[in-house]
Amino acid sequence: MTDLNRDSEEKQKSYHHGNLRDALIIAAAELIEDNASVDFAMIDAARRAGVSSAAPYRHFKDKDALLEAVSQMAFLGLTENTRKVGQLHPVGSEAGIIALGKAYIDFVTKHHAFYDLMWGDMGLRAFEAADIELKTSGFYILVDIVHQWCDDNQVSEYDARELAVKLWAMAHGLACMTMNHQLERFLPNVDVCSLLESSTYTFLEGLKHPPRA
Amino acid sequence: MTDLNRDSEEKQKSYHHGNLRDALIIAAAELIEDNASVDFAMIDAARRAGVSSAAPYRHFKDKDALLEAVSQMAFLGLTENTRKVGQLHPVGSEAGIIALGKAYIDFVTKHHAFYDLMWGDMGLRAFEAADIELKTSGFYILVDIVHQWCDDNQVSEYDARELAVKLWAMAHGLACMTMNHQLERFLPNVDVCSLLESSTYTFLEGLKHPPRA
DNA sequence: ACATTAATGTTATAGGGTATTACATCTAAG
DNA sequence: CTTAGATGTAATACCCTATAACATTAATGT
Repeated sequence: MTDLNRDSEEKQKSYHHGNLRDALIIAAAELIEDNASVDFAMIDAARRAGVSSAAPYRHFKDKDALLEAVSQMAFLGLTENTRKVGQLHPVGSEAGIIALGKAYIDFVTKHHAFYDLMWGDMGLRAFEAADIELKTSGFYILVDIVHQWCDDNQVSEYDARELAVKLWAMAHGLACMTMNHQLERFLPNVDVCSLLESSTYTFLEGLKHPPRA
Repeated sequence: MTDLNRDSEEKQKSYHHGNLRDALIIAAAELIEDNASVDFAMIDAARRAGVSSAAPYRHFKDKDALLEAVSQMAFLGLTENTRKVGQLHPVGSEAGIIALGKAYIDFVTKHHAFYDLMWGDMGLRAFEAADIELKTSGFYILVDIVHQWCDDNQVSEYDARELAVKLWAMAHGLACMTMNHQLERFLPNVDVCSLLESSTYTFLEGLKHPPRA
C-alpha cells in the first residue's frame, strides 16, 4: 500500500524536482509580470517551484543569473514575435516597417517589467557572451526589410543598418514615453501606434526627398 | 582649553548637522554617479554626510523619498540645460531643434544612472504631486520652438505638441540605444549626435512634403 | 534668563533578502 | 550494488531598510 501510493496519484513529489531550472525561470517570469518589477525574492521563486530557498543556487550562480535567463526568454519571445509579424507583409513595404514598429511597441509595453531586463543594466553584462545572436537577430529582420525598401524607392545612398537604427530608435522612444506615462500626459487620447505610423511615414517621406538643405 | 578647542579649527562637528537634507541629496547623487547605479546603501549616504544610519529617516520617509529628491535635482539640471541651449538659437530654427535634441542626449547619457530615477519606476509615483511643472517645463521649451518652426514653414496642419513628442521620442530612443551599447554594436564609429542630426533633418523634410501617399 | 517643546541625531534592533556551508537524498554508471 | 555526482534541505552569516527608545540641541513664550 505504501508502495502503491508512492507514484500513483499524479507525479507526486520526489526529492528531486526534475526540471527545476526551467521551473525557476518560469516562476521568476511570473513574479516579474505579477509585481511589474524585478524585485521579487529568490525564496518566492523557489516556493513557486516547490523547493527550498537554497535550491535555486544549484542552477543559478546568483539572482542576476536567473534574471539573465528570464531576459533570454524575453528576447526569444520578442524575436519570434518580430519574425511572425514581418512575414505578414511584403518585404520592403512601408506597411511592413510600420507593423514591425507597432509590434515592438506592443511587446515592450505589454511586458513592461521585462524591458528593464532586456535593455537595462542587467542584459548588458551577458550581452558579451554567446547569446549575442539571440539578442540581435530581431534587429536584422528589420534591416532586411529596410534594405529592400531602399532598393524599391531608389534611396540607395543610405546604409540600411543606419536607417533601421533610426527607425528602431523612433519606436523605442515612443515605447519609452508610453511606459513613462508621458505620452498620455502630453497627448491624452492619442494612440501610440498612430503616432508611430505617422512618424514613420513622415520619416520615410523625408528620405525620398533632397537629403539636405 | 577644552572650551577653546570646541569651536575653533573650522566648523567642527556639532550634534546637529545644519543642513542634512541637502547633504544627503548630494551624497546620494554622488554615490549614484560613482556606482553608476541607484543601488547604494542608505548608510553610505549617511556616512558621507557624517551622520548615523538612522539620521536620514528624519528627513526622508524612506529611500524612495531620497531618490525622488535626487530625481528632482536631476530634472532641475536637465531643464536648466535645455533652457540655456534653447536660447543659443533663433526660436523656430532647425538648428535650435537639433541642438535641443543633442543637449538632451548629452545630458541623459552623461548622467546615465539618473535616467532611471527620472523616467524609471521611481519618478512615476511622485509625478502626480506638485512638481509636475518642474518635470515638464523642459518639454514645453521644445514645444515653443517647434511651434514657431511650423509657422515659419507653412506646416500648420500639425499640432506642435505632437511634433515635439515625436522629435523627443527620436532623441530619447537614440539616447537609450547609446546607453544600451546597441548603437556601438550595430553602428560602430557612428556618433549618436550625427544620427540625431540627420534623423531630425529627414523628419522635418518629410513634414514639408505631402502628408500621405 | 529659563523652562518647555519641537527638531534632529544616536544606538540598538527587528525584519527581510542574498548567498554559502554542511549535510541529506536521489540518480546513474560501472 | 556500490560509489560518485547531481540535486535538494536546514541553518546561518552578512547586508540592507526602517523603526523604537533615548540623547542633544534649537526655538519659543513668558
